[in-house]
Amino acid sequence: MEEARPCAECSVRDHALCGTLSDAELVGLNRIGRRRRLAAGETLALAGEPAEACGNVLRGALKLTAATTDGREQIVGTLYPADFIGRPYAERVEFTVTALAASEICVFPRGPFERLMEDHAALERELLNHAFAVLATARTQMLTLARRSAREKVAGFLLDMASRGDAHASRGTSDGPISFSLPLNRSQIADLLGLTIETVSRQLTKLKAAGLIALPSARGVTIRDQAGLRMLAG
Amino acid sequence: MEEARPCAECSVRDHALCGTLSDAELVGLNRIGRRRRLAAGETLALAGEPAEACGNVLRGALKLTAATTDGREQIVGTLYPADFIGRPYAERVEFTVTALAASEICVFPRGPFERLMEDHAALERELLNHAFAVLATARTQMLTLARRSAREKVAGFLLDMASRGDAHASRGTSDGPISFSLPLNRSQIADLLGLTIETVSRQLTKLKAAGLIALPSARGVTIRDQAGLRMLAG
DNA sequence: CGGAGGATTGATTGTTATCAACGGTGGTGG
DNA sequence: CCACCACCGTTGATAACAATCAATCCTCCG
Repeated sequence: MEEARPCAECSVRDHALCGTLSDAELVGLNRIGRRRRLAAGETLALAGEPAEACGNVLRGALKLTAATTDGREQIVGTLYPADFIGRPYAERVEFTVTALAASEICVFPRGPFERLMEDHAALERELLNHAFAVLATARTQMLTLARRSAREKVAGFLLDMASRGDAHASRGTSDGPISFSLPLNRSQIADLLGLTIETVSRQLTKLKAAGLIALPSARGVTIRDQAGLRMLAG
Repeated sequence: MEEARPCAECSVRDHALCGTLSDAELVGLNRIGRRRRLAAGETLALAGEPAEACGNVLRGALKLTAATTDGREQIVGTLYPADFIGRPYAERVEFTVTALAASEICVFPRGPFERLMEDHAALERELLNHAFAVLATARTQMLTLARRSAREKVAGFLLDMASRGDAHASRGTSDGPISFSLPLNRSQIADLLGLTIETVSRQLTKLKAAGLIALPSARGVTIRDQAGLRMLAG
């Protein structure tokens, strides 16, 4: 087990839940938190297992998935740096957590974290707020999954990815081209949008043919016409 | 404004968030809470408006909806007795709230409720837990919306409705027939399941033809073969 | 008894899934 | 260093499912 470095040096210190705690209060977190690295594809927790920990994402990207008994799968949430993992006071893991890319997380054993939360109302408040924000995201995605066409889904997905911080706008004026690398492969995009691999691929090809995007490599995307894409996304 | 009756008499006293509070603590809630009746179809709050209140459902059923700019609509959440309405600390209403049936709610002005929550950690803990539970429900519904067929959706919906308390199992053994009245019309079922009215109607007709259910009236449903329905729901 | 809104049924279209084949690319081992 | 292999992505043909368009039907009201 890798020794936790002080939270003061933490890359997500100012964005994660712990950001509300004072340096003094962080001592408690420091004591119980441990860092852990995950390789792409590695599963952190399986739905239904006893829930032993929660934590924060430091680096990388993870997915939460739900599946039908006959194997159809759906990504029901994504986790990026500063996002919270797990559910305090829950005895069981609700959704399988898997790393989409090489990731690093800060893990807290559930019991100690719960006790810490009880002593620090601000932490609990932040978590409440975080939970409501994630709920709103999930509900917005429900609209997309149920009511938007494949074209709208893919166009909207690309815009979402573009607006993520790690997508560096190349000389980013408000409507200049934006380049970034997708943290998901086609299969994962399909799982996220409720489509098949083939449909995702076809939609991307159409957007490319229409000159709205370029696809320099499998994972690379350049948005050439942000406004046009926004039109298609609805 | 109708005067609040003591929480002690409240119909959801033992199930709602306030159930964790002692009688003494309830005095504070009593002071700020007011009851309000809503007619079926009446809208309590519109998405985007300033959020002035939160509350609890006492009686009836409500929906949370999201819509695309061109008018396609999706129910992203339902609220039944004891469910919490709104989001503390949020400045704006996130999703439009509308009564599905005649309903009664207990309304708390947001500010006073937030202050009350700060003084009662147990209340905040309950809300946190409630928020996570609702989030899990939303995510499970995402799987349904994105990956299940119309038949699976409708069969699953009927089973869900049957397992709601107000659905009185007629002499309910574990697999005897169950009768209940839907709180939703066909259009609302379609909005909930991400289908059209016609598709919902056709699936119900098929289930009836297969002898799995009976449809004694527009809103009435009898499940004749629970196990069979569960097979179709997957 | 008449009307209106909701529900059902039918015909057709359209979108996306499925089945299938091929192409490219990156990694590994010879 | 090159060749081969495996995986991922693309493209094509076809089929299936649900949406759409359209016409009643039913039921609950007034």
